Amino acid sequence: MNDKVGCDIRESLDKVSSQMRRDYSESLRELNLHVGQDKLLARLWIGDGITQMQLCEHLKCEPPTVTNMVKTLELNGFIYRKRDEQDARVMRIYLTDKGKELEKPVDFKWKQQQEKLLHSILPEERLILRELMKRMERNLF
Amino acid sequence: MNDKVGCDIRESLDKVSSQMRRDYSESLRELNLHVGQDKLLARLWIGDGITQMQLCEHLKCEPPTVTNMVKTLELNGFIYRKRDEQDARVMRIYLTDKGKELEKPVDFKWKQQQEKLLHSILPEERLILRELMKRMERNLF
DNA sequence: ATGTTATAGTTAGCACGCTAAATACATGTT
DNA sequence: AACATGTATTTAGCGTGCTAACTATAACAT
Repeated sequence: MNDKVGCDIRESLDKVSSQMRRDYSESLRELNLHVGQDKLLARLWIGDGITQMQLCEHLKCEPPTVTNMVKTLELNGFIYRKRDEQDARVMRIYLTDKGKELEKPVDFKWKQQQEKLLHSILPEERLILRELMKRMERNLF
Repeated sequence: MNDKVGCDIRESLDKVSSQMRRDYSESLRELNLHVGQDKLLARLWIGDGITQMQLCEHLKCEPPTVTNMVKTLELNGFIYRKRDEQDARVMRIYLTDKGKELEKPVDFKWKQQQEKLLHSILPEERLILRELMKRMERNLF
């Protein structure tokens, strides 16, 4: 019986998360962004000039993924790359003005998503939910 | 402040779900399956001979996605396709023996995942969590 | 100085999942 | 019978994300 409960949660998690992704993807299309690119930019909005390895670590993805994302984002004029002067192996990633401009609109879309997700969840419940999510997160990493 | 809480949950959801996906993907590799293919097969284990449109609806994805997945699964010998005799437009999808054999191993992997996800969540908490997840799910569809 | 090992990033190739546009067949209308 | 509309699937092309294998540079050891 507990097993059944577990099963439902795993499945729910998948459904909710993939539906959120679909929704968000559609929402970002107006900004000419693909889902995932916003997270890379979000890291740069905190501070740019970081290396691709740092992006990998932050995005929890593999180097080839970052290579490709960075290539596309550069092609679309959101970022540019510069070789590090000390270490010729590393590439440092910087925001263009076009990339900087997206911060507010993306933040708005993200907040819209939050609201949609938690629409039917009361404040007290949100606290519990956050606790449980955080615990699951810690469990996995 | 509520806003901050919402933000955390949305972000946690993403992290947990993508880490689960990564884990599961690795786990399925031993069975020569990619993540996503298991869900298509799972629908066929309930009953095969269904159409691609029915698969679309069940998997909540678009027709081209199903076309490609079905193509790969057929190439790898897990399923086969047969044109419907009444309606020459529709393709009906059937399991091969190789496809049928995967039911138990995949079920096992899935249960492993559940356990990993809910490891630190107590039974009472699981009930609450399920309730909240279900409510979010209903919210989105 | 030379050879080994480690690190940063790229390339090739694959699967998922999408949109836009095409094809093929079915059904309804005139 | 001919035409329009609708439905099921496919093709082309793109982005995310992966693994395996490669290149280029750096750092360390003999």
